[in-house]
Amino acid sequence: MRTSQYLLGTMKETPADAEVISHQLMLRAGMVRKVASGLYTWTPTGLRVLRKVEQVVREEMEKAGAIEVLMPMVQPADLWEESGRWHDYGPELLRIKDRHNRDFVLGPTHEEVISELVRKEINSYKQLPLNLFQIQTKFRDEIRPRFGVMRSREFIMKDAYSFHTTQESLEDTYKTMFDAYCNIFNRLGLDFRPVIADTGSIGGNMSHEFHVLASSGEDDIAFSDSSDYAANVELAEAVAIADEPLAATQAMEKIATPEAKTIKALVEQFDINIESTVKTLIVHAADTTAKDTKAPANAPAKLVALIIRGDHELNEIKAAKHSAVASPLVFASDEEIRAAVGAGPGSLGPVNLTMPVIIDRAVASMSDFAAGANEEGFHFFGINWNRDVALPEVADLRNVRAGDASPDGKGTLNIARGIEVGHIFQLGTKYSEAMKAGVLNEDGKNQSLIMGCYGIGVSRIVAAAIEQNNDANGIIWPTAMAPYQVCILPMNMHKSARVQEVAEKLYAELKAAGVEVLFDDRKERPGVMFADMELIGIPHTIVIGERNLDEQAVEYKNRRSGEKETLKIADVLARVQSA
RNA sequence: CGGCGAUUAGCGCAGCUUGGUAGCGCACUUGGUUUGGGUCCAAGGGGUCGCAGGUUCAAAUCCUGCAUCGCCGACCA
Repeated sequence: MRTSQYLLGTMKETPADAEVISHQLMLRAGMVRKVASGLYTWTPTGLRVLRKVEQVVREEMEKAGAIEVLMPMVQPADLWEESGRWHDYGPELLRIKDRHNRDFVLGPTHEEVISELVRKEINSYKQLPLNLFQIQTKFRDEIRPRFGVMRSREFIMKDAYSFHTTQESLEDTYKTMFDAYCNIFNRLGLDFRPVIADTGSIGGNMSHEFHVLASSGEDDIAFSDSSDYAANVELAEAVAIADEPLAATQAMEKIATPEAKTIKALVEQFDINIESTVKTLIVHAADTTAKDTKAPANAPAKLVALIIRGDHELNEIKAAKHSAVASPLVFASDEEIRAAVGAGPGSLGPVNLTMPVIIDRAVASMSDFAAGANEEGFHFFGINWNRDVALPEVADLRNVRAGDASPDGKGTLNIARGIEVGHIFQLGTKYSEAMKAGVLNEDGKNQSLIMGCYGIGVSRIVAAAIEQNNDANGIIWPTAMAPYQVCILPMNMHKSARVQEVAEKLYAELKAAGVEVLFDDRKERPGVMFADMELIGIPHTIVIGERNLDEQAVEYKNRRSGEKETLKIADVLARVQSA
């Protein structure tokens, strides 16, 4: 491609609304343009990269035995009513009507459509297992699209769905997909980690997310420093710090703490360790247990107290999963707390608290600790379980932190930010039962299909790769993703017939050899050309100038290493192909 | 959905407090100059100042409403 006939669209300045580096560089390098919030046009350079990712994904999926299909983006509401998600999905599902006033949705995912296909096409266990995938545009009406194509409303996803009659078969395919995903991300040159993930509302017994490690990621990943254990922090188990509390050494005493409304203030004013304090958080109780509470009759909502150590953070997902706690988690308001306890947040604690209490594992092993007295402006110091207050129910309620013991017993945890680029899970029969997708098994009996589902955020990978591969001059593409492998930069071509001749010849030679080459034939100054090609991130640059032509040589420059070497013109093709 | 902020040329911004009919840098066009890392000089083109009302002799500027975009939070497969 000649730049003079191309839509380059590079920019020197960064648009003000681009926050993360990948978004800034994608705009500056002329890869995408925003059409509306969360909606982007892929311009030529960006589209080439997107196609590269798609192709790697497609090849590895096929290698792993999956077969490609293409399902519609617009889907009839009937199918969603059948699965129950027409009502369950919420406002992220964009619902539209056609001219006949019939309901449709813009597909955020395709379980319904694929189940519908398979229940018609598959009648016998002999046709299984089957793994179908597509690379398709999805639409999720995100509340807050951000970071460019990293979290957009319309995006490209590879989704695959496998169908089985036995759990063993599902597990086989799941393992195959796990390996295929590792191959894909390795081929794309990404630094990634598979992590144990939430099976969530979808159920099933196994799920992994694949995260590209990057500081701009939206998820926190906990991983062991000495084993393969890795999990989303939302899920990572916080193991008990000690089995038994130390023996009590202090008597419990009530202290006036009128100025200590926060843990921080308490710690500073009374010179105590934050590890010897606890936080008491009041949340709404689940309806099923509400009848048993002793909350005052006039309290509108039944409440539960959750207690964690002063320096720990509540994990809201873990808390909401507890059977006594309302899901989703709802924090009690100031008024609710005062009505129930008689004191406000900042003076709460386990002693004399008249509501169910659940304490974190770390809290269970504390002794001589401080907590609010449930009386405005007072705290108890030197509290000990059993002696001063009965030990409440213990649960895992907190977020793990760097330095915590790994739940698998090997090593300690580190925490890193990750961008979720893939997610695989074993669905089970949730959709096949709802959608009545079954086959006759070997015994001649009808059986619901067991499903697996495997997603990759194709467009998100482009952004994630840039997050990991950039410098002050722009993008540094991994070879597999580069829009062009080589660029030819002729110095002052319009003044030198020799330079032009060599450039044209080299361009033709590389093209003929199947190398993706961008020939910068603009009448631009060298600095402009260098800057643009580095911004776009093309791995290999060939500089042609009078300087080297007497020796029949040109200069080669590597984008990633920055290393330069002088090459004979005849050796350029081999050099580029060997890289 | 709540809080905060923004909206002036393709991009980045100033002007608004104190009302007088719009400017800077980059980009673009033309001429010259320069030519191995975003040259320099000169001359140009381009804006219903987000939209709709209101106040005023006069509104980018003051007031009201709306829209869009963004940030924080909440939410979320």
